[in-house]
Amino acid sequence: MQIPKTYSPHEAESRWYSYWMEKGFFRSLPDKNREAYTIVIPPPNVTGILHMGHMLNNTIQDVLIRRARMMGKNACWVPGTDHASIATEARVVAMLKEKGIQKSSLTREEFLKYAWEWKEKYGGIILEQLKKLGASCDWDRTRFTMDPDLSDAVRDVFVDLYNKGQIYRGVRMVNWDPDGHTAVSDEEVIHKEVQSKLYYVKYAVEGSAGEWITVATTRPETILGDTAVCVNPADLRYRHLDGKHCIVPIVNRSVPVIFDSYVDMEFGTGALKITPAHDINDYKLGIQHKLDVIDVIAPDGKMSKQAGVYAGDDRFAARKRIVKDLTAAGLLIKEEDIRNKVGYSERTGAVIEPRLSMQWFLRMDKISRPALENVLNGSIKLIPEKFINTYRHWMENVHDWCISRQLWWGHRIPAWYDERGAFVVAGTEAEALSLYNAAHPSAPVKKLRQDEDVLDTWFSSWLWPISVFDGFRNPGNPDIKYYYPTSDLVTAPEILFFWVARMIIAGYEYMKEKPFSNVYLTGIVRDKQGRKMSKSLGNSPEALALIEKYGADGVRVGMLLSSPAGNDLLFDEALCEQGRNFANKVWNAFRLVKGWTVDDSAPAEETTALASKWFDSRFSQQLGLINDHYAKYRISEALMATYKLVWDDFCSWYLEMIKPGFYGGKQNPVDRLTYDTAVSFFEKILKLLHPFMPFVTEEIWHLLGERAEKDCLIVALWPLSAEADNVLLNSFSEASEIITSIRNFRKGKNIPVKEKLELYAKNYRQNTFHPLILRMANAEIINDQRDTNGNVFSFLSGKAEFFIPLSGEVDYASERARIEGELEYARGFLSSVLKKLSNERFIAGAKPEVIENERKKQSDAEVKIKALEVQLQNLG
RNA sequence: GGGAGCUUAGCUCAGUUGGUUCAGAGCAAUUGCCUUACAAGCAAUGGGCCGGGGGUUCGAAUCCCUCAGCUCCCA
Repeated sequence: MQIPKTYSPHEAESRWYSYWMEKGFFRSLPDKNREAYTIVIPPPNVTGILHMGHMLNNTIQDVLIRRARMMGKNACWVPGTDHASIATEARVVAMLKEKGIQKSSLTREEFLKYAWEWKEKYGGIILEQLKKLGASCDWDRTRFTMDPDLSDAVRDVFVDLYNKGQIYRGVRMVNWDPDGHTAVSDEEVIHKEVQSKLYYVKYAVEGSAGEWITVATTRPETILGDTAVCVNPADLRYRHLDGKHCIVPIVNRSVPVIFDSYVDMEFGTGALKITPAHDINDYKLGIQHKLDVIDVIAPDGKMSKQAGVYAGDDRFAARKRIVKDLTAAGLLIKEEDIRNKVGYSERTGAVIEPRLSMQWFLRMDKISRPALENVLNGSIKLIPEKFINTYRHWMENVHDWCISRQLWWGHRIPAWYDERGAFVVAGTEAEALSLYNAAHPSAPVKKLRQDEDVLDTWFSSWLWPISVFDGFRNPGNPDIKYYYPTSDLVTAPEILFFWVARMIIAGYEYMKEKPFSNVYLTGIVRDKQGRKMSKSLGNSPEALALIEKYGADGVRVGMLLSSPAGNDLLFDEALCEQGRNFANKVWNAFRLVKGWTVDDSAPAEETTALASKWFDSRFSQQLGLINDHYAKYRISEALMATYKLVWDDFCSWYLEMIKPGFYGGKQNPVDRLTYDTAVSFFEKILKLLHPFMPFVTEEIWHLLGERAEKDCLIVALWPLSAEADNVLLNSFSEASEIITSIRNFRKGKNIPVKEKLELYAKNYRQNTFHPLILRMANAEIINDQRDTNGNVFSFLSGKAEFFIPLSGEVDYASERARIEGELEYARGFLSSVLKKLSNERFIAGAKPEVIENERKKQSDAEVKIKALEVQLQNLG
């Protein structure tokens, strides 16, 4: 059989993915005899496509789930998607617009029909893309946040929380997204620092002709809604204005001058215009000082009727126009450049307009308490721990959650109104009617109107770990009992509050139990310059194109190579290339082993037996390390340790040591024991590699030997830990040091590898791996106590000194320089050790083993110095 | 304005309880090699005042203070 020199992933990937699916290896059902290991996927936006963040996030989940499966656990990874109200509705609106259809011309039902069509058409794409990445989700459990059962859960939870008095309705200042035409929560506002202008505007003081008070503002268009001017009571400049009024420019409205210590005397002129309808702080002052509220900006971001002649202007156009008018009226004193923070909508990118409106809120103070406590007491672990501080800070200052959205796509709020606006909250219209009529026996009605708004998408995804197992409609069912609480959650820190905190809240509220034990927070994938990847920057590689180019295994390794938990990943395609090269390396190791012929009658060689003994111990040692990395969720370190074990130890050392030589132009056969041992080691390293590189490893697993139908690597058992022989491992590192020194010598002297070297050794206690040294260095070692002189190259390893007679010209100068350099270092080292040892306070203060260690360092250094001095003398 | 974190080799990062298993890894670089598994490779080599300054200690990348720069979160 001709095995290709390079591994080509495409065919193997689709073949093995469907084989795994066919055999049901991803499927999980409750099984009392096995421990459950469960992950619920952070549901991606149903209309989204796979991006780098998803790849990182889902690769980590797949690594965890595959390893858990190999550890013999009942691994269950629940996939699904999220309906993403604002984003999806915006896209449907845009799609309709292209067809020449205005959303406003459609009824709710007509619009939703289009939206569902859109969802059916594009909704499955991202999940299909996850399959390309190798994600071993239990696809039979795929859920969508708007599935009927999940929707029922959302509705029931709303009704329940309302009945418990946790949900209320009220007029509040909300973050209004004028493009999305909806309120958004505090968490959905991104504050960015931008270059703005600060305008200084004169307001006439009423009743004292010629007197002005100057206010500074970044938002002159809101002047039209001003209902006061506020100064600090401690500000002497304005104290005489107590009880006075001033005239708002343009609208010529008389408003009071009020005093409040909220005003920063240093900022601008120390006089602040107050617009309670359009600024959260002004709103609060307005309540305290009982100010009028004049709303001059409409929901679409255009000036409202109250804005008079500016009505209908876009708010930013109105700003320009007002500045022009103020200038014309001689009321604008100056413009100043400043940097200030402006809020943008996370979903549409529009500048957020603080706006008063009637919304639904969830009280957060009480309900969030267990969620805070159980993270602080370690019942739920955040990885890395640094996020606990952030989490605590947020939870301790949590605001009520605005849960209503002025959209159609989503879960419609189960509140029902009569014609005058009185309402009841109930799961169905029938229940609502009976509730209403019971409450209003004197005036029963037959029809109620349901709230037009839908709930925040997070109000459904916060129930995800419970609702995917049908824990609301069907509490105590076998799935929820078996899989809840889930094990690990893998997500981005950006949604720690949006989602993670709220899932924890919902978990304690409805299950009296945490939703998951560990939260692994990944970093954000950035480009090489550290910029966040985004469509607008065009700096994000196309995920599927990467898989096409480097193979899924290569990309997975590339994503993980440099992504410690919580640290941002500066993505570079070179990492995927490294991953691809690694897959190819493993492939070629397979080619080597597969190419051997086995001779059952051949005796085992001493060298190969030694090599196996070493690798066995090395493997145990490294397996311990790798298991420890996993236990600490140090995934990229687990990968790196595996990478080095495979590449350096298995390929570069072990396989090179047992590789049969050539004889008469033909490769020698290997003996049965060596071959079988090599194959069993190979199987073990494939197991360690599998979570990272599922495809190439499964492929090799099957090519390495005949396998039964269900004997697949994906369900093979993780190797058992074993004790490593440290004495043996130390001997080997000595041996490898000697080999390296000899190779180095060869290189310096241009002696070909094929030419056998004779070298002499003094004080060399034969190393356990002596025969391997001879083989790997292609050398003969002769014990020789004679004093070396003149034409030798020599090096030290431990206490042993090796020297090689030189036939040609010796570069005495460079040899001398090398030895002198070493000597200098060793003497410096010795003197620092002696300094410590002669320090009485060190002897008194340090632990005995530390002192002992220093003594050993001293004697080692002394031996080394002496040997170097002799070498130097011998050079003449 | 409030809070959190970061700064170690050219790049990306490890570095637990202060002490040669403390200055490490991978990549990149340099130098030889197309050596019958692999040039997507092999063998070797060179890179660091551990951001600056001060302190505690017998001893500091590690603990404390301070300054500088960067990042994130919240308002």
